[in-house]
Amino acid sequence: MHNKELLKGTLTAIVLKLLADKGEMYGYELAQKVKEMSGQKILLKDGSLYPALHKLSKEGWLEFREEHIGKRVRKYYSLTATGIAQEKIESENLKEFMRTLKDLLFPDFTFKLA
Amino acid sequence: MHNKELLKGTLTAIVLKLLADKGEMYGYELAQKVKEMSGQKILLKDGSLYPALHKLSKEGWLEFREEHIGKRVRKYYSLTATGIAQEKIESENLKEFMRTLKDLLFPDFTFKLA
DNA sequence: TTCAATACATCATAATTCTATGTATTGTTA
DNA sequence: TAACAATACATAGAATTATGATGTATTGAA
Repeated sequence: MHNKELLKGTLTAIVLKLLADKGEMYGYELAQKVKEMSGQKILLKDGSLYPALHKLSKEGWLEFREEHIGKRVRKYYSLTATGIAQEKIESENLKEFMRTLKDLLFPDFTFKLA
Repeated sequence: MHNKELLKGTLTAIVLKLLADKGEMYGYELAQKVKEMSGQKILLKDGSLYPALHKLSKEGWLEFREEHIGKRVRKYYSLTATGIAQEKIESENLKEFMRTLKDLLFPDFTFKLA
């Protein structure tokens, strides 16, 4: 991102949402998916993503299983029950924030969030 | 805001945009306006706003004149020429970010930013 | 065989807003 | 008229969070 600060507070919502949609994903896959879906605009760094995944796991929102691909290890993360609830909260929160920001700064634009 | 972190990186854009619209405003007025326009959701604190105004002035984007209301002092801030240019950059930046986030997380919603 | 990509990880740093604290004036209301 | 809320500015330290730098190791392509 151009302005790195804008991303702050959104990473949790992004991870939870993608996992809610995909069921389970591993770290590297998540970073690639975000990159692809954002048109190469959001480039999650290792130094951001892995600590975030650990933190969300510690919160009890994620769990993971390890898969061994040859000699390489993948950690597939998925939402726990608490995580599913949290995903809804975070998504609604972010939507609300975007609505508010839109009203404040871009009132003339169409911006419908159900 | 519920999630304070979400606001990060948006404060500069907010201040520049309001000044672009209003011509000139003083600090306290800015905070009130943001509060009102956001439906009491974004509550800028003194500790955020005044340092931000100083920083933006130092960047050369704002200038101010002092007005004495009785014994009280008000600093009316306005955009410099550089500030006017910067406002456009910051606004477009934020719009672009919101578009990206929308594509990533809420692709089903209508979200038109010209 | 060299390099890019895959796949994980941690630590120190930077950036930004908030909390806490401070000073002082003005308007309201009990 | 006394107390309190609102107005109006300010700064220093704390908290949060993503990044940069760095590290290890495997796999596939040129």
